Amino acid sequence: MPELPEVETVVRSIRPDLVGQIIEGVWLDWERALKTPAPVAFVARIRNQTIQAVNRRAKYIVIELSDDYLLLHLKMSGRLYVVAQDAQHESDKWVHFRFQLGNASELRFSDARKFGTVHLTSEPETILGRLGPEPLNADFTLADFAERLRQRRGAIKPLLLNQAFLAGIGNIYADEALHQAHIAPLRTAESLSAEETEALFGAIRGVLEKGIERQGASINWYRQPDGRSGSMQDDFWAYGRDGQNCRTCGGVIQKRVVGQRGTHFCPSCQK
DNA sequence: CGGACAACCTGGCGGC
DNA sequence: TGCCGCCAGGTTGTCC
Repeated sequence: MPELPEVETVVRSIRPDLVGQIIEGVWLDWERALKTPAPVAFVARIRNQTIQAVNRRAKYIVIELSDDYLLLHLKMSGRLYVVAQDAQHESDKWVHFRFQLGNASELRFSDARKFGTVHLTSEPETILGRLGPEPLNADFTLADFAERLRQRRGAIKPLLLNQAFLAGIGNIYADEALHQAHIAPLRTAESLSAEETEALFGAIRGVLEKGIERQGASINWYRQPDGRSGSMQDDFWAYGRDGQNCRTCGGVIQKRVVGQRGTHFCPSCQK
């Protein structure tokens, strides 16, 4: 589900409800999502810590506490939102974590497929340290991108999905960026010309920024914390459009498996 | 390093 | 309607 724009949307939405709040208690019913520490220690340790900041790194939601960092990953179907503690619980049967806050509200982590993860650690870099650069950061330049590409071989699409190469891109935005840059998903990294590299760099930023503007893409599970859908799905040019006419050249969008992922592209204008 | 595949889970959808 | 197989926005570990 959530890629960089969706996670960024979630973070921006819940931040004002969380910063400054004290975590008074935690309820959970899916221990396997908790990667560290063990449940008993987790509950004891997080209790009474104050939320200092809420940020995003790649697809992780990074909640800075008084003494630790709470890292949440939504994976395919995770949702995160803040509601009153007495708000209807039955309307969402996939809530697996509830963080009770000092003002009678609570942060809920809902996850139908149970792929999501939770870490509580004083050393977030042990988890975040292997991630590649943030594509939207101003200090990540075209030269940086070109240099990183130069060190790689293999198909470009799986490379864009590799979080150690670039952080935050997922299947939708990889397909959209490659389409906008007119690059076929099976092209190898080393085959990209300087012009293509620049086009891809700009396309990655363009689609991610558009995704944030549109508050994410709601296809299946993703919703904004307030329950509304994002609208990026109304601006897809490649993803999910197999069989339809290409909005760029009028050709027919194809779908194939590349790197074990469904991949949508236009054979006539992505070369 | 790169590619292929299995695992982790559940729900939604198309087909029969 | 009911059942079945397939697909899904992600990541990680294993094997070649």
